[in-house]
Formats: sequence, structure tokens, C-alpha cells
Amino acid sequence: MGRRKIEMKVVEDSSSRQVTFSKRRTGLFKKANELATLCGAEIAVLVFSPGGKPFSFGHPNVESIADRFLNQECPKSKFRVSKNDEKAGRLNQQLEDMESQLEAEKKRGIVLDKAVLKAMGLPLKSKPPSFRELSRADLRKMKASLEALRENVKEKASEVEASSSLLLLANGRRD
Amino acid sequence: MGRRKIEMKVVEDSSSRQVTFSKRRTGLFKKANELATLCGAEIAVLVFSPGGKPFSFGHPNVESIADRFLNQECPKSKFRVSKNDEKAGRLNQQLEDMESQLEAEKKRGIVLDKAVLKAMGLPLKSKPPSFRELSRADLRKMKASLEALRENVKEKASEVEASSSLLLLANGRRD
DNA sequence: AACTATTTATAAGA
DNA sequence: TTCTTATAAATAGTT
Repeated sequence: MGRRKIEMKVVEDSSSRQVTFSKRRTGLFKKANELATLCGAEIAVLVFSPGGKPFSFGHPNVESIADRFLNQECPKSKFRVSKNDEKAGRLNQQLEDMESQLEAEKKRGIVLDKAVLKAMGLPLKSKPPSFRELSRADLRKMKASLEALRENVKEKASEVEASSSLLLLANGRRD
Repeated sequence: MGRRKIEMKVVEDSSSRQVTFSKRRTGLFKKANELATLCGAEIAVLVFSPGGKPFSFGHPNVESIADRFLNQECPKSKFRVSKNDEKAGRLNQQLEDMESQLEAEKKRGIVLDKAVLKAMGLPLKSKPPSFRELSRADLRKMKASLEALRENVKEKASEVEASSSLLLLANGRRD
């Protein structure tokens, strides 16, 4: 869909192929997100680049959907996931997703610093605690906070655009 | 992409939603197929309709890809790992992913900016800390705050309610 | 299922 | 590489 129609065969030029892969992968994920949003469907998209690098999109998340699919489609398949380390793997996966989003936000110019962490009720320590020590408890705590917040917000939804809402928040907070 | 632009929210009318689901699911699978064909990528798309009916597209097949994805190991040390680390590449690729998705979201009019920080009652620092210096726990917390804010955006919350919620979150959390 | 009027996605180009 | 732009595609509302 561009300046020209292209043949549906592998793009020979390595560089062009990389660009195409990146663009189309983004587009595919966007489409998946729209389908999930518009229809309330649950979707997981898993992609392995020619180089073997994994990419994924999931609504609400990849793991539950992929797991659900595998278990229902082939209950007694040879493709059995080793359950023993599954939980740790998923947790790590979630972490990566979060980190990814944060990095994205940062690039967009949305700056969050340690002050935010403090505001969220979790003061930084000179020595950051290990992942295993705080992950579950923190996740649970933050989740609870978010649920509460979400509920408050939903109760009084209006037509106000978020951007202006946020700006108002900034002003109301006394500049 | 049709006679009119539609809001990115769940299609209320059941019949229309069904049609939309069917059309877009087809389109999504087509896009996935094109990506696989043009770039030689391996792709699996798993979809559960609102009614729970499973649909899938896989190149070369769903099972191997889903299984492979669920079983991947995840790096768990530094945020950014050296390039020669295979797993690091994967993480960094995911970062790019999320950046793209967030960029798309931004273009749709969902905007979060520095006002957010002020809204949370905290002054911006001239120079945000490097992500390399933050622990995974830190990143998680920051991500959580972003999610909360993003939810506000999506829900188009009222100014007052959002304001009080956020301020509550900013000031009330002590646990 | 077809059919358009439009909106999107995106192949090239800057 | 990031941003534009000309076109190809996808698709919302209709028939």
C-alpha cells in the first residue's frame, strides 16, 4: 500500500526487508489491538523475525491466550509446555513488557523520575531491592491501587479529553 | 476505513460487532500472511471471539510458534544487555515494539505529558535518571502509574474525579 | 455478499 | 533514520 503495488513474495533486499518487517509488524499489532478493542475479543500475535527474534502483542496478554489455545486445541499434544518454570517465565515476560512500555514513554518525552515512585508510596532505596524480593508484593499492591483508581474514574466518566484533564490536574496542583 | 471514521471502543450493536469482528479478523489474518510471506517471518495469530470461539492463523503453524514462545527463557539482569547477548536482542526488539504501539496510540489523540508529573504533585527534574540506573522494581512502579493515567485517558474521566483520584494516589499511598 | 466512499496502511522518497 | 507523500488496501455504512 504505497507508491507501488508489490509482489507477494519475499523481499530480496535485506535492508528493505527489514524496513518492511518493522513497518508491517507495527501495523499488524495495531490491527490486532483494534480488533480486540472494537469487538472485545482476546488476541495474541506471536512473531519470530527471520533472525529468530520474538515479538508479540497480546490482549489482555499473550501468555494466557497462547496457553489457553494450546490446551484446548491439542490437550494431549506432544507440544507440552514444561509447567515447572512457567510461572517464573511469565513473570519475567510481564516485566519485559513493562520495561518496554516505559522505554517507549521515555522516548516520547514523557518523563517519569524517582519522584513519581515516591508519590506512588514506594520510596527508592539507595540499593534497589532485587526483583524477586519485591516483585509479587509490589505488583499486587500497584494493581490494587490501579483498580481503585480505575473504579473512581469510571464512576464519573465525561466527555472531557484526557489531555485537557491532565493539564487541569497540573494546574490544580498549584504551579 | 470506510464511509466514516469510527470510535475505537467496543461496537455496541451486537450484529454490527459480529460483522466487524468477521471482517477485521479476515483482514488481520491476511496481514499476518503478507508479513510472513514478504519477510519470511514465522507468525501465529490466536483469536478468541467474545463468545469464546477460537480462530487462528499460523505460518508455518500455530502450535510450534506458540509453544516456542511460551518456553522462551527471559533475561533478568540488566535493563539493557550487551548486544552480543542473544536474549538481549530479544528484549530490545520488544522495546521497539512497544514504542511503535505507543506512538500509534499517541497519534490517535491519547496524550500523556509532563503535566502528569505535576498532577501527581511532583516537580520535574531537569534531568531524569538513566534507565540503566533503575531497578526492575522501579520500572514496574513507574509502569503502573503510567497505566493508571492511560486508563484515565481512555475512560475520558471527568476532570474533578480524575483529579481527586490522582491526587489521592499521589498523596495517600503509604503502604 | 456486493458495493463505494473514506479512512488507513504503507512503499518510496526526502 | 525519521518524516513526507503518493497509492494501494482495508473497511464502515449501504444496497
